[in-house]
Amino acid sequence: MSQLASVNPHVSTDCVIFGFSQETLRLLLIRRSIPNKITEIDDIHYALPGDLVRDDENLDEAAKRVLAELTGLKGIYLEQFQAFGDPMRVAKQKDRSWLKSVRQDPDARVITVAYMALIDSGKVNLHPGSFSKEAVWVPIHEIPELAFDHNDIFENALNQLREIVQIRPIGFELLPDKFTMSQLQSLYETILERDLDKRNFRRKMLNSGVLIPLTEKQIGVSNKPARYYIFNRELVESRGQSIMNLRMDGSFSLFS
Amino acid sequence: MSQLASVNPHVSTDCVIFGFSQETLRLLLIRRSIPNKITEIDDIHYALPGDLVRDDENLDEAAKRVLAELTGLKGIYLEQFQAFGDPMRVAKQKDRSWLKSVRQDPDARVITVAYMALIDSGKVNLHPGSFSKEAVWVPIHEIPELAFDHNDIFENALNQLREIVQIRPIGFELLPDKFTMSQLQSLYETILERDLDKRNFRRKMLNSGVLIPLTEKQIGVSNKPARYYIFNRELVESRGQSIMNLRMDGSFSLFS
DNA sequence: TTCAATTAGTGTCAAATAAACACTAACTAT
DNA sequence: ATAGTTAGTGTTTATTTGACACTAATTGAA
Repeated sequence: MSQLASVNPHVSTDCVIFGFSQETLRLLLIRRSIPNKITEIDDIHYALPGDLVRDDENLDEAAKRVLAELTGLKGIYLEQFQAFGDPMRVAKQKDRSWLKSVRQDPDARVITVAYMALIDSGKVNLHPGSFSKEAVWVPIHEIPELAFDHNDIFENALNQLREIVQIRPIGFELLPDKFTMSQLQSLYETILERDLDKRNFRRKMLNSGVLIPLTEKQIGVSNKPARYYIFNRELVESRGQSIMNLRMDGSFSLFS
Repeated sequence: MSQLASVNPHVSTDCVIFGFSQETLRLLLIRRSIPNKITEIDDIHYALPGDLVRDDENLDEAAKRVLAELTGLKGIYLEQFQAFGDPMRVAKQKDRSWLKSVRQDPDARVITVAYMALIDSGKVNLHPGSFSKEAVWVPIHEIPELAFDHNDIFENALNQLREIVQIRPIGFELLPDKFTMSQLQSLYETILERDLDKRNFRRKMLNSGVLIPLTEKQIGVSNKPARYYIFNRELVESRGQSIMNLRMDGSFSLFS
């Protein structure tokens, strides 16, 4: 029973993995060097991490596997957000030659199920370069041309992220376990690309109940040390994936 | 070039088609009679409408095709909402025997991309029974056991619908072009399964700007005739798929 | 040891929105 | 004429939002 026999050549998952460091939202991309016989200079090729789905795993498991292989981490925030299946999505010449080098069935039409992952980039230890293939964090405003329709997938993920951070309490997933209110605000400002009022932000976050304040404070900073908070995961999970929202009590209502 | 050669045996779309009639939210299901050699009574088999994706169409097109073949309608509201790919999703015995009778490759693992459609059920003219296969509107609280993982898909769609009607102005898609405020309210009450305050509902809808009042009123009703409204599609589309929301001016904001 | 620099942390007021609530208007059928 | 039915309308109160500026705590440099 070969490994290759157990994958579905028509379905893949790709992961749009967001991280946050140095006040910048970043994407974890795969960078490949591909020998080019004509120029004799390697082509550099960026892509979203992804893989074909195996016959014995479901879509979520496939995405988790991709994520775990790349980062060594489990249990990180992962959400399916869209399937992409344009017939021409694997038709670019550059992509085709790469496919021929790695796929048993390089001409197969491949539908991909895209996932969004949010990750504390400080937790990631990038296995540096299993030769010709390495993972790099790239600021979202410096994303190069990617393989296949991955630029399109990324744009969709980013839009989705901007909507859902306003609806569900997921910003935390991008921060360390302990974080300060200012870090959280800075994260939101980065994602939404606009300034937020400090006092209103704090009030809203605290009243929403999703933050648990610690007594611990920053040490060694050359200014007033900030209090640390942790994310109230139980509360949020007990609400289901209910809408974190606009109402101070965490409820949501369009109508009375 | 055969028809069969041009489908992807590993990817399908299924459509969760919602309609609204007689104050009830309904689903459009396929009902098949399958001869049972043992009992000699046909097995009845319900399923979401769906089909394999063809090699020359993208996922949206496949879903539109399924919808058009079933209802004769084009341009109806359709939204991809989730891909389902559990390895065991096509493994039930009952489903397998059906697959064997219609699929070239009945053992293929099939991932399905599920779509949600919202439709004015009054516009649908169900092509009555191309023998052994017919479409029926079933109230959402009377959904029988469905094929494959279709019950699961339906539940997901219903939850999704309940969330998005509160965020985006899509209720209209389930009503005739012209509708009264009471019809609209009744629709929302049905979807959300709770009563809404009439005056607050009207105020909110009118202030949101998504309704255009007509001078035309009901005729022939034995009570005060209600004014008709139409949906301001241009306004909503010009806002992008922006969040219809909580704010009277149609804007949305979690933070100041 | 003082002070300059830096970031943390706090409260109030006005404007907007939400929620609760009951009666009159217009039509048909009897 | 009237009974029955659904449409349509405003006000008041409570809650939430948004705008806004100063003091507190720490480090590092003078």
